Amino acid sequence: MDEIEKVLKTHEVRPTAIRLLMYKFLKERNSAVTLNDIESGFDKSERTTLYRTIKTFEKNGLVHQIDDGTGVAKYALDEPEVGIGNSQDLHLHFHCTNCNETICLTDHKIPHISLPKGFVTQDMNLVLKGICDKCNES
Amino acid sequence: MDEIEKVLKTHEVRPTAIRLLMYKFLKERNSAVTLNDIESGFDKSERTTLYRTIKTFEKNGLVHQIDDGTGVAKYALDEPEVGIGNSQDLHLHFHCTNCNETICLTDHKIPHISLPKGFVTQDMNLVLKGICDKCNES
DNA sequence: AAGTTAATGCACTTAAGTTGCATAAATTTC
DNA sequence: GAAATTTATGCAACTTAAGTGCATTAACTT
Repeated sequence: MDEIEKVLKTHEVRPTAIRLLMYKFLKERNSAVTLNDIESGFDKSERTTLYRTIKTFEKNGLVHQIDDGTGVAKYALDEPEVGIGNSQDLHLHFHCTNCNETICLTDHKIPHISLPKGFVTQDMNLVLKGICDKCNES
Repeated sequence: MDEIEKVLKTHEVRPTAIRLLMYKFLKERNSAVTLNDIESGFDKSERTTLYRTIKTFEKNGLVHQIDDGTGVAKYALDEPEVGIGNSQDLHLHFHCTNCNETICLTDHKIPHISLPKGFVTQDMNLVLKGICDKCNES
């Protein structure tokens, strides 16, 4: 059985043709993609289907949504989980204002923040904005 | 001359009736507001005008836009500036997933993050999500 | 007060996200 | 393996927020 097929099944996502293709598509990218990016990558298939597919991926822990401040949702593959939990969400993202790409900095965790009494944190989103390495060298 | 009128003039915003009202409206709130919130707060005046007004405020350094991940832009008054610079942007925000309010934690600055070579940071956005103090006590 | 510049109101457009429903495909049950 | 059931897909349509063009009105300048 295909490697990707296994990954999907592990996450209880039935491996249909489109899902396999989308997973491969996401895997080939090293930056986060919008629904439009995905749509452009597939001649076939329909916006709604792609939308629901990515949402299924998200719900089942295959991708995470990134909100980089551009106003458009982006998605990137989760790292293969070591354990259970949402440590996935706690890495930070870098958004390049030049090329508009957003990447996961998976080994940069968000530092702990102590809040005033009464506040309970469940999730965090940290986006750094600036110029990425590629845009700086060219 | 009115206090608010002075503030607007200092930021080169002509103090029209609507602008004075909107500034007062923002000042009375201690959480960030959406354009819809503003619209509901004013019987009169038109969506577009309110939109352009808040954008003018933003451009002239009276408010800052907050992207809390709900997909709707929110705005909050800037703190009175101590000096020049964008230290304004570097505080963090707390979004309560229960009451949907977003507040500025102005005295909580975003800690410094060291990035890989080639990356230059110009701006940051950190949003913590969870339950706020009000929702926790009730 | 006349002229100029900026703000406002109205209509319309765009873009992303989202839902309903019929059809098609895949899985389960017999 | 065929029928029944569940799930996925495709199409159309809707919702919401954001944004633009342009004529009118208000504010400021001289």
